[in-house]
Amino acid sequence: MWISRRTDYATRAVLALALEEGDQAIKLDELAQRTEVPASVLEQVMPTLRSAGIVRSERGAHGGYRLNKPPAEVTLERIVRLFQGPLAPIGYATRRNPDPCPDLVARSLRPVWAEVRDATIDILDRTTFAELAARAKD
Amino acid sequence: MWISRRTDYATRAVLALALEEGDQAIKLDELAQRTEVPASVLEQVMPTLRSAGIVRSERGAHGGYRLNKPPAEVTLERIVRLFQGPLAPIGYATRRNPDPCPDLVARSLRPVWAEVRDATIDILDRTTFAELAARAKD
DNA sequence: ACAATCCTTACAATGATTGTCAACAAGTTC
DNA sequence: GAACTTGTTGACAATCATTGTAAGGATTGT
Repeated sequence: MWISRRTDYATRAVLALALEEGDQAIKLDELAQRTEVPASVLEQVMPTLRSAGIVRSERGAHGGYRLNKPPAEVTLERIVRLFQGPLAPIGYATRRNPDPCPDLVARSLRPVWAEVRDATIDILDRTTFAELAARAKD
Repeated sequence: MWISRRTDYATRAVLALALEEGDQAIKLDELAQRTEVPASVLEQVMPTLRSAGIVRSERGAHGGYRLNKPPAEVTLERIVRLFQGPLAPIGYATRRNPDPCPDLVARSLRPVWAEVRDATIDILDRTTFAELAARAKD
C-alpha cells in the first residue's frame, strides 16, 4: 500500500487541527497554508473527514473546521483507512475480499504480505493524533 | 509501498525455481504456467533477475532458468527491492533521498512512516526462499 | 443585501503500470 | 551447417489511478 497524496494531506490537516489549542475554528485557507497543501485539494479532503465524523465544520464568516473528538481518540489508522481502503501491500493479501491467487502463492507469499499488513495496521492503530501533536511541538 | 504486479511475478518465479528439486533448468514457458504469469511478462522479468545474479540461464534446446544461489541465501527483500525501489510507504520517508516535507510533518508523521518502512524491511529481510519453498510444500 | 465560507461535481493533464509483440542472439541437435 | 529451440532486448498501445483545478451552489454571519 502506497500512501496517496490525498491521504497524506488529510493526516496533515487533522494534525494541524489537533495542534490548535483553544478549540478555535480554522478556516480552509488557513489550514492549507499551515499544512502546505493546495487549497483546492483540501476542498475535497475536508468534506470526507467531515462526513466520517472526524472534524466538524461551520460555514459563513468566522467559520472553519475543528476536531470533533479529543486528539487522543483519533488514530492514524482511522484517517488512512478512510482515504486509502485496504492496507495490504498487494491485492491478494487484504483482509476483506482478497483477490484470488494461485495455491502456490496462497501457501507461501501471501502469509508474508499479510504479516506486513498486520505490522502496518498495528503501528497506525496505536498512533493517535495526541501523540503526533506532542511530537510536532518539540 | 504498493507491490507492483511485476514484483509479485518475480517473487513467484524465484519461488518456483526454489521448489525445483534436482537443480533442473526450467524453461520460460514452463515457469509461466507454474506461476500463472503471462509468458510475455516473464520475458521482461527474468533478464532482470539474471543480471542481478539471482538466477542463471541457458539458451538453446533444453535451456531454461535455475537459481544461482541456495534458496536460503535469497531473501524476499532482495527481490522486492530489485523491482520496487524504495520500500517506504510515502516519498518523504525513504532512507535515501527522501522527498522534502514541511517541518511539521518531518517531526510527527514522518517518523511513523519510517517505522512502517522498517517493520516492512525487517519482515522481508528475514524471509528467505528456502522458508517460502518449505511453506509451499505443505 | 452582501460577503465570507464551506460543499459538490466535473474535468483535463499527467504519469505509472500492464501486457503484447517482433526482431534478434545464442545455443543444441542432427 | 541447417534447422530448431530457447533466451534477450526494446518499442509500443491500452488502460488506469492520481493529481490538481475550476466553477457554481449552499449556508451562515453582519
